[in-house]
Order: sequence, then C-alpha cells, then structure tokens
Amino acid sequence: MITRKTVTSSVVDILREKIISHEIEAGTPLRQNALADELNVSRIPVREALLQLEAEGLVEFAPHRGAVATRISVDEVNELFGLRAILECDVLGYALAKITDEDLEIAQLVLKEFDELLKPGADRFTWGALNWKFHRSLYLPSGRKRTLGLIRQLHTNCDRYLRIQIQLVADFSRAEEEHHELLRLCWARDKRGAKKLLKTHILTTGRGLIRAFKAVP
Amino acid sequence: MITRKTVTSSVVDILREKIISHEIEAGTPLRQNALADELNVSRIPVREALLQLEAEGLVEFAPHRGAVATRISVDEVNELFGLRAILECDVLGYALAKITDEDLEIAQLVLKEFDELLKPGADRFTWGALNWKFHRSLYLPSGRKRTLGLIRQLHTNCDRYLRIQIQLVADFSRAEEEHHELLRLCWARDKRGAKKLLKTHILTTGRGLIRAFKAVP
DNA sequence: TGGTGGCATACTGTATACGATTTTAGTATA
DNA sequence: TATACTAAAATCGTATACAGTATGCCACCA
Repeated sequence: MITRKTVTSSVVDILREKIISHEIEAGTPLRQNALADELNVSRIPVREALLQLEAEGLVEFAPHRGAVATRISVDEVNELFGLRAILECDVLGYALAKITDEDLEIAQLVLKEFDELLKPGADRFTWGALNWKFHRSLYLPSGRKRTLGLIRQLHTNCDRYLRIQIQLVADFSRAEEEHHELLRLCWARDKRGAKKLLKTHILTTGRGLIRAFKAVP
Repeated sequence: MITRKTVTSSVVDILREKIISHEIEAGTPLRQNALADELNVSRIPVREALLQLEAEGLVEFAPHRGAVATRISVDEVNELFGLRAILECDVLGYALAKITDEDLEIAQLVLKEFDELLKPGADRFTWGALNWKFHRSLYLPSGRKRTLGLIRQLHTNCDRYLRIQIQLVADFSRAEEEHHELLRLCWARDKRGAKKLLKTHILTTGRGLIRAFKAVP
C-alpha cells in the first residue's frame, strides 16, 4: 500500500516541524509568497497548509493580514497541560477496560525506543514524537477516536514548549521512569493507580515547564 | 466596528449550517464544482471552507476523492457527550471562582431568550445556537480560551444530532428547567452542586438522544 | 514640528486554467 | 456470465493571474 501524499500535506508537515522546533519563532508573520518560493510550490498549498495549522492552534489568521505563528502565554501552557491531564486520564480509564496483552507489548516496545533516546548523543528532538507514540499506544484500545484527536493536538502544542527547555534532561529521565511505572500499573489493570500516576505525570511536566518558562521569558 | 467577511468565511458558515441542519445529509460527497456553482464563487474558497469544516469534524477529506459529510455512530455520540460533560464541568469550576454578578446577569438574559423559544410556533432550529450561548456565558469568566474552543466544536457536532429529534420537545423543556436551576446554583457559587447538575444535564441529554437515535436508525 | 491625506508597494483573497488521479463505462476475453 | 483490461469522463490538486485590502512613506498643511 503506497501512501499518496499531496503537496499540501507535505507543506503542513514541514511547517508544523518548523514551528514546533522554533525554527519559525512565535510571533513571526508567515508570508505566503516567501514560504511558497522557499518550498518551490505555489501559494495555494501553502495557504491550505496554514489553514490546517490554524486548526491545530499553531498559527493564527487575521483577514488580509495573513498568518502568524501563535505566541503562547504561561496561562495557556497551564491550561494545555490541565486539559491533557483530564482527557488522558479519562481515556486511559476506558482503554484499561479493554486493553490486551498485545497492546501492552506494543507499548513496551515503544519504551525500548525511549531507552535508546536517553543515551548521550541521541537526537532529543524526537522525544516529543516518541512520547506521543507511547501515550497513544496506551489510549488506542479505548476506541475513542474523537478524544484521541483532541489529545493529539494538545500534545503537538505542548511539544512546542517542551522543546524550549533542553535543560530539562533531568525531567526527561523522570518522565521515563514514570512511563515504566505507568506501564506496570497498566499490566496490573490498576485503573485507579494508573490514572492517578498519569495525572501527576502530566501535571508535574507542565509545572516544570512553566518554572523554566518563567526563568527565561 | 465593521466586521470584514471573506468569501471563504461566508462559505464556511453556509456549509456548516447546511450540514448541521441535515440539508446536506451525512455520507453525502461534497463536490467542489457543484458547491462553487451553487454559491457563485470559485472552487478555492469552497476548498478552504471544507478544510475548516474538516477541522471542526463535520466533513472528512480523502486525497483525490474529495470531502464527505461525516457519518457518526452511536458510540461517537456517546463519546461527544462524555467529552462535553468532562470539559464543561471542569471549566465551570474555574469560571465559578471568578464569575461576577454582571456575568450572571448576562446569562440570565440568555435564558429569557430561551423562554421565548419554548413558546409554540417559535423557530426551534436556533435552539442549538442559544444553548451554546447560555453555556458559554457561564464558562467565559474562566478565561480558558483553548478549552472554550474545544467545547464550542463539541457543541457544533452535538447540534447535528440534536436536530434530528424534533420530537425531543419534552427534552427541551427539561433542559430549560435545568438551565434555570444551574444558573441558580451559580448565583449561590455552589461549585460542587453546579458541576454535579451540569454533568447530569449533559449526560441525560446525550442519553435521550441516543435512545431516539436507536429508535430511528 | 506635528499631523493629516493621498499615493505606492506589498501582501492577501479569489478566479481561472491546467495537469494529475480516480472513477466509470464499455469492450474483450476466459 | 463473470472478470480483466482500456479509454473516457469526472473530479480533484496545483499553478498562474488578477483584484482587493492593508501598510508605509512622502508631500502638504496647520
């Protein structure tokens, strides 16, 4: 099965990555012509990509003034992690009711990839993608597509700010430990314990980010 | 302050209304040419409108096959109302901590509009919009923009299915009573009571809808 | 010198045109 | 009769072209 990719979808991916990685800084106006020239495409796919990114919350449009990479406040970071905590704990509850051993083994494999990442010299920029992959593997059995869609968006937005703090290495390894513990609780089908841990897992990450955020405004 | 409207945004509004009102039925392929001719615009704004509606969950795109009005399952209705219950209760908690008497008076006014609506002969199709207006007025003081955005989308999606059941008149007046009671609890700043009522308010509406849904598949 | 109005420029929004892909209908073959 | 293949039509995706709107600069006036 080959997957056909439209130009627009490629542009979406490229721009999303550039925004998440802060190659495009928050507040930067996104000139359609410039982006089109840079990517060797016409303005139409660029426009359509920007519209999709607006839906994801990464850019904002103003009529006749174009798109701007959104600038986010501390309050909003707080809100994002709060939403994640609520929605992810909820969906985890549904997932644990149905989760199979095979599902858990898949999650285990993702954690293996994580271990690689923590070795020195590894590309830490894939951390966000891998983090999402792990979390998603636990939520997928719930079958709650809408919720998963919302959570995915929240992760994308959170990643933008997680990447600011490279100094969060310590936090990464803490997260890693919590992931292992979380998976253990899932194997035990301990719904209450897993939800509780997940909540603090998400909220402490958020708080750590906000602390670092305030230090370097 | 005049509000400039682009063609695209008008098309979004028109198509959204058509989908919510079931003038465009679920599963219908949305031909870009046909829509463009019908609305006397070119295909570009139609495409861009469809992209936005995809983000709202009202249509789905398949590459080179175009957009289709999404068909929703009972499970998904269930999920939507579940999400509403969680998110709205959460945001109501934050809102009640800050809500002022002026905010509450605004909400009161919206309820007045509601009373008009329940009189015989009134246009029941604006019910969904008004319902959202009331709920929003209670949540707005929270200042949680992201959450409000998500909830708005959920309301739009729920409306599509609420409108199927015109026979839900009884349910409408029940909802109306609950709105008054909810507002009363907000005046009293009874956070726990308000959240509890809101939860059952949303979930019973959802369950009623699903019952009716199963009766007429 | 400070402010207002008008023009030039840059950029966005929309239309039109073209090329690519999918679907469909028809024909040939097993 | 059913299936595989081919050609044509329909539809989508993208490029190019034009029109409308915002922004900045400069002349002009108080």
